[in-house]
Parts: sequence; C-alpha cells; structure tokens
Amino acid sequence: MVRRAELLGIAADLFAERGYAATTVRDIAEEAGILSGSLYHHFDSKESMVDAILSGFVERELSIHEAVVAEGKGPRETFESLVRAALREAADNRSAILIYRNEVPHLGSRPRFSYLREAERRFERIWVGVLESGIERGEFRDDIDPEILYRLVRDALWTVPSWHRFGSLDPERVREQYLAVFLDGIVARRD
Amino acid sequence: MVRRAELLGIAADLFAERGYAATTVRDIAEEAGILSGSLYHHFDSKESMVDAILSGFVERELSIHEAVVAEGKGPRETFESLVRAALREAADNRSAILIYRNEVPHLGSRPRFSYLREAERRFERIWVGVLESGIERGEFRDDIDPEILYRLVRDALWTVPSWHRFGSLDPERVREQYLAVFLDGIVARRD
DNA sequence: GTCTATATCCCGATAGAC
DNA sequence: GTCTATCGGGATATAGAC
Repeated sequence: MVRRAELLGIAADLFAERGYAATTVRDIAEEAGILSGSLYHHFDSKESMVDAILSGFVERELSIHEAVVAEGKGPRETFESLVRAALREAADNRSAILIYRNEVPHLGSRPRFSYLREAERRFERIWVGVLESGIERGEFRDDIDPEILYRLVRDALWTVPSWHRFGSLDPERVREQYLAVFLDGIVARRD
Repeated sequence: MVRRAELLGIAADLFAERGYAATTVRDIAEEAGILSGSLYHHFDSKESMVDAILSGFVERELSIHEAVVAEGKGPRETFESLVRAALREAADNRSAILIYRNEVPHLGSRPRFSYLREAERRFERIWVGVLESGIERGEFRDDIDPEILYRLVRDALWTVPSWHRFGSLDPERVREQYLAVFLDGIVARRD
C-alpha cells in the first residue's frame, strides 16, 4: 500500500507536467523503475490512477475548506484564511492542483468522475457563503456579485501552481500581494 | 485557403474541448465531413494545425495589446482598456484562448513553439509597464509588486473562457465586476 | 511485486486514383 | 479537394512465470 502511494505520486507529477492524455503508462513505469505491465498489479487502468489522485485531492481540499469555515471567524477573516490555505496548497500539492485544473473540464462529464462536479459545487457554496455574509454584515461592498467574484478569486488562486517560476518566488510575498488586491484593489488612496 | 481556415476553426473547437493530445485527426476530419487522409492535403501534420492556431492567436492578441497602449492614455485608463479587451477576446476567441492556456505549458518548450515564450514575455512587459507607470504617477499603490500582480490579473482574465456557464452570463457585468475588484477590492468603505 | 511476452486496437501519416 | 487503402508504430491492457 505504501508502494501504491509512491506510484501515485510519480504518476501525478507526470500527469501534471505532460498532461494526462500525453502521459503513457510506460512513462510512469519507467520513472518508477519498473515495466509497464507491473503497474497493473497496483491499478486497474490509467484512468484509475487519475481517479485516485483526483478523489484524494478533492477530499483533502474540501476538508481544509470546511475546517477554515468551522473556526467561526468573521467573513473577512475567513476569506483571508481561505486565500492563505489555497496558496499553501499551491505550494504543497502542486501536481494535484494542476491535474485538477487541466483535466477536470475533460473528465468531469464522465459518470465515473461525477464527484468532481459535486465537489466544485461545494467549493462554490463555501466561498459564496463567506462573501454573502460579508456583504450582509457590511464588511464587504454591497455591489459585488458573489458568484462572479468567487470565480475570479478561484481562477487566480488555482492557477498559481502553473507558474514557471513559482518555486523561486517567496510564498509569503505572493500571499500578501493577493490579499492586498482582493481586499483593497490597486488604486492609490490617501488614508 | 478559405477551406483551410474552416478546418482550423473546427480543429480549434475540438482541441479546446477535448485537449490537443486527446483529439485525433480522425475526430477533426469527421467533424468536417471528410476522411482523415484528406486533412493532409491542407496540413503537414496535426502539430501544424495547433501551430497555425496558436501563432495566429498570439499575433492577434499582441496587436490588440499594442493598439491599446498606443492610444497613449494614462495608466489607469490603459489598465481598464486592457481588461476590457481581454474579456472581449474571452467571448470572441474562446477556443484559441483555451488552447493557449492549456497547451502552451506542454508545447512551449519545443523549438517549433519558441515564439510562444517570446509572446509571453511581451505580454508581461506590456502589463508590467502599465502597472509601473501607474505606481510612478501615484495612480496605483506603491506597495504592489507589478510582476505578481500581472500574474494575478492574467490568470483571472484568461481563465474566464473555461467557465462552463460563461455563455449565459452578461459580459458587461463580468467586466464591471472584474474592474471593480482589481481597482478597489472587495472591502466596504465609507466614501 | 515484478518480468516476459504479447494481444488488440487505434494513432498519425502516406501513396496514388478520381 | 477528397477518397481508397494501408503502413508502421505505439498505445492500453492481459496472462502466466518467477
């Protein structure tokens, strides 16, 4: 079972780097130092591998989101925590996020991967809920559209792992800059 | 030559929807109502098709960017025009943007597609230039990092075409919301 | 848990008739 | 500009020995 996790990690890195369709089971086997047939002792199919990677990822991600909300802080603080958590994941779980972003649009329509659309709905509900309650309490502007805003923030956050130079940037600085813009924008003001 | 453009449009839609690697030349031919071999009267290879799509796209996109800058407006107004142009393209040129976003990370390293990295450098220089001159003139905050901010804005804008419900949203509303957040953020203020 | 060996299929691409 | 016919290769996956 530890071997299985090892192989999944290797597969995830290759799927992220080359794309799922362009990665062959021979590529994965070679990277693991075995022959392609041996992979089928651990997995039914190549599709099972990406399934295991994605289902593990959304489970982890949802539990992180829900843990942040469960802290019961105010909307603004919760929003900040969600942004921080997402950028932490961008560093810690790079390959899985890239696979999620790149392959879900193609895989999500298949019955086997229907849980991906369900997960997407839950992510949206969490973020939109935080934004709505922030508007209600007067912490956020009342002229913002929570659904559109959710998409903007999500797209910005989840694309970070695709940056070529991401490894060489200071994660703290990225986090600070993202929060600065989301919260207050780029326009200079005197206060 | 008009047939070639037709076929490129069909290929672009399929590449965008299914991914470049997962789309076969037989898929493209079938959608065009011909047989796969007939495609090779118009194109050398499948790679030539995606090359034609991407080179046409970056050329168009660069000229749009440069036209906006050439108007010589102030930094804030130029920034707003760039955002508006990007969202207009998201609607008008959906497939090409999706291909660019999804495939460039995998194709960009090949010599044949080196122009993609060059284009990326030029996009960055344009946006970063606008942000820098905005900071200099005091229109934008002096504590923002132009390079990080460029990535945030680019990622948010160029992911819009991947939205499943994009077609059913009011483009004007998306534009207004994106500008509102980029410029002023989501925090409520009394002024 | 891995290897040997291979079945089966589908891919991109070609050659020449029409 | 398209079709007929097909080549050669590489893809996923399987069966059984070790």
